[in-house]
Amino acid sequence: MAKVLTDRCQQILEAIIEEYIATAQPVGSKALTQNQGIRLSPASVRNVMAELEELGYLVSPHTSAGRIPTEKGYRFYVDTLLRVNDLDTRQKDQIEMKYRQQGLQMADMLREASRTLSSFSHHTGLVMIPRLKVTVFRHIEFVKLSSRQVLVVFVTQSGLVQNKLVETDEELTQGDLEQITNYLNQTMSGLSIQEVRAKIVAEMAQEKALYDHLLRRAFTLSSAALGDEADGDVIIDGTSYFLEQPEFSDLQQMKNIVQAFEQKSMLVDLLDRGTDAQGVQVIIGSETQYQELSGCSLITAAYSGRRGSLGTLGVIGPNRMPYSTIIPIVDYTANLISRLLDKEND
Amino acid sequence: MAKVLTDRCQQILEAIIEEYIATAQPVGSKALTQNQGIRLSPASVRNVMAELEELGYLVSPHTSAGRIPTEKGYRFYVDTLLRVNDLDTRQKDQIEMKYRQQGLQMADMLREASRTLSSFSHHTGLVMIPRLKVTVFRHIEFVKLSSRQVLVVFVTQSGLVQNKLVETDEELTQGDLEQITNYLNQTMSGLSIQEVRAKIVAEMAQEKALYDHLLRRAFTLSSAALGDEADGDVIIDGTSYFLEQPEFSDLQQMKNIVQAFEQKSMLVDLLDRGTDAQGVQVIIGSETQYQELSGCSLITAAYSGRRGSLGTLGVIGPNRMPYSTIIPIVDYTANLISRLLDKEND
DNA sequence: TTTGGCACTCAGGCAAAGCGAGTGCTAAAA
DNA sequence: TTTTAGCACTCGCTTTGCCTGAGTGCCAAA
Repeated sequence: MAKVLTDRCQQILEAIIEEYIATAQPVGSKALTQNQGIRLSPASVRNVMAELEELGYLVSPHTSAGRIPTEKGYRFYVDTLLRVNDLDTRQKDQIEMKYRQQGLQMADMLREASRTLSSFSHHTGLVMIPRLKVTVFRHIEFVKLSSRQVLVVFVTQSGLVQNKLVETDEELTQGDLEQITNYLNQTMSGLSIQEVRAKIVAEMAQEKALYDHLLRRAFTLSSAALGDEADGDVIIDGTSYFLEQPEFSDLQQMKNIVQAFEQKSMLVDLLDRGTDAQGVQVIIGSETQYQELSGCSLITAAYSGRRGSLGTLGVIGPNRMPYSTIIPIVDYTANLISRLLDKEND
Repeated sequence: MAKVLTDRCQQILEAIIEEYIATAQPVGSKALTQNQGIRLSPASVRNVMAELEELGYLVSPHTSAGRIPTEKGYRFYVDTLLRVNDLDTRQKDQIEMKYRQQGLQMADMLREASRTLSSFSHHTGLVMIPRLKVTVFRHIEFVKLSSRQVLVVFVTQSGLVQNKLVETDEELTQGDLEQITNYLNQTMSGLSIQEVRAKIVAEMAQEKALYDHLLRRAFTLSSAALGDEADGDVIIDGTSYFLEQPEFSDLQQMKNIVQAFEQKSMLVDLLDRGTDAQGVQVIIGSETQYQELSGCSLITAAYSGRRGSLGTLGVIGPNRMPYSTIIPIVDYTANLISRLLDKEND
């Protein structure tokens, strides 16, 4: 098990995977010696390939075809063989250009990120909206719309605006609302939502009797607004790139994938996994643990604001993705978004 | 050209179209006399079919296959042959149930509508968000986030909330903002956005000198917020139903459609066309005038609030859609949404 | 006007054949 | 000991040809 691959094995494995990524065709010994820079005879390559198959890095779909990488093969490639180049300045500029227009709100920025990830990678771009619970309270505002309807507008430190209509069972005056607004903005500012929630619960439990009617209202209203979080949304762009992939010409599988995209919950889960990680993460095939996404891989990276990790973005495509070019794109985009978010909030 | 089809022709055309809608297979003369209730011999049917082909209502993909309807055929079917049944009460209840949970904001309701349309029709559901310019001003609120940043929250009569971050080139106090808020809410309430815009332009031009500094700010801020409208959005649900349609097994066309969906502009245009129409509209195939959507048809209906038409919703699918069952679903949903929107805004 | 009959057409399915890319193994060369 | 050339073999893909059957158009009889 702990068998170490010789240099030559690694070199050939790398060549096979890169050839397969480029062509989507099973790779034979001859193709390798011609196209890739392997200075061995086909026969020698065959020996090595047989060994790699034995070890589980390759499979052949049938006897008289070349080899294709297994998930184990991709994993090894990503973990130890892959060298990622930095983006050159031109590409960086091109990406950065997309965010140049001013007045972008956070939501616009994330949408743009998804679009950019997709168009630069030629695969499907994913951006997870920050979860409410990791965001930081910045401002809350109550707007009275009608006698019983209050609109709660809530702004996070990172600039995300969320609003929710709350029905009250008792009429509140505009003055009441202002008082509530002021109180909450003073006490809660700068706390994370988790802390805010904890504080609300604590204060309501602890000093029940002391608090006046109004304050209780304040807490009820705000917890209604912060509670039900239209949370865990994912912005998807470039689904149509999937349709170009020869490995998904099977309509049934294609349908599974599109349905998974519409449902989003799987993607949320997968992106969630990368939230607290440093740098770029790669999830390959069955590592997703979703039957529906078999054959799909993700390249993800977390983006963060001043106060730590906010969410995750990335690219999803077939296992056979050009990791070496997409990883730096994802990496750079995550950093760029983090940087822009920081700048926004002075 | 003004040739009127005999009753028998019409009857057979109807039978053919319904058979084709059900089976997706070219319909032959024999199938008709067996499955559908045609009391003629296959030979007679053949004569009629030949005539219908002559007139352009049918084509045969090749000599030894049955006939399939042309767009002209579908158009005739929809215009004159189709009898739509009302939904029975059970179905109505099932649909209505989806909106039962309270506290739904307008945006949630429209999302639910798209989902419901899709799942009840087994095709792709579309809902156009109301265009800003047809909505009615209800409330505007300015929230100071930092020294130069103001969040503008704008609520339409129908309950749609829109927010925009505006950078000011000059600091405004919270007091200033309150004054502005009050002024705008008093003067603009109940006007359509078009009227609001007009009013702003008029007042700024007319009484330039008279207005104080603050008021000018008010107009600048609000027109910034109302101007750039994140407008013309469409909520799409159930794209994956497209993948089930045998007529789109051609991957290239499938890709065109998915791309069109991602881009949305075509759908916006198509839905826009139905905004001012009464009742259900049907757009068949090339009537969309989009190459990319060839073979696709739409069934749409406008929904409206108290002040008239707001937007359009509908279903998109292959030409071969079960119009008789989907039309009432679209119709009922549009009416239901209109009713719910009215109720919301007391 | 309708219907039964008949010859004709043509797509789709199936089997056989040939092709060719690729393999594993063996024995010779380095 | 490692590498390479050679060779027999495998097997999916494509082509070819054939057959079947659904469907047609037309004609003549009812």
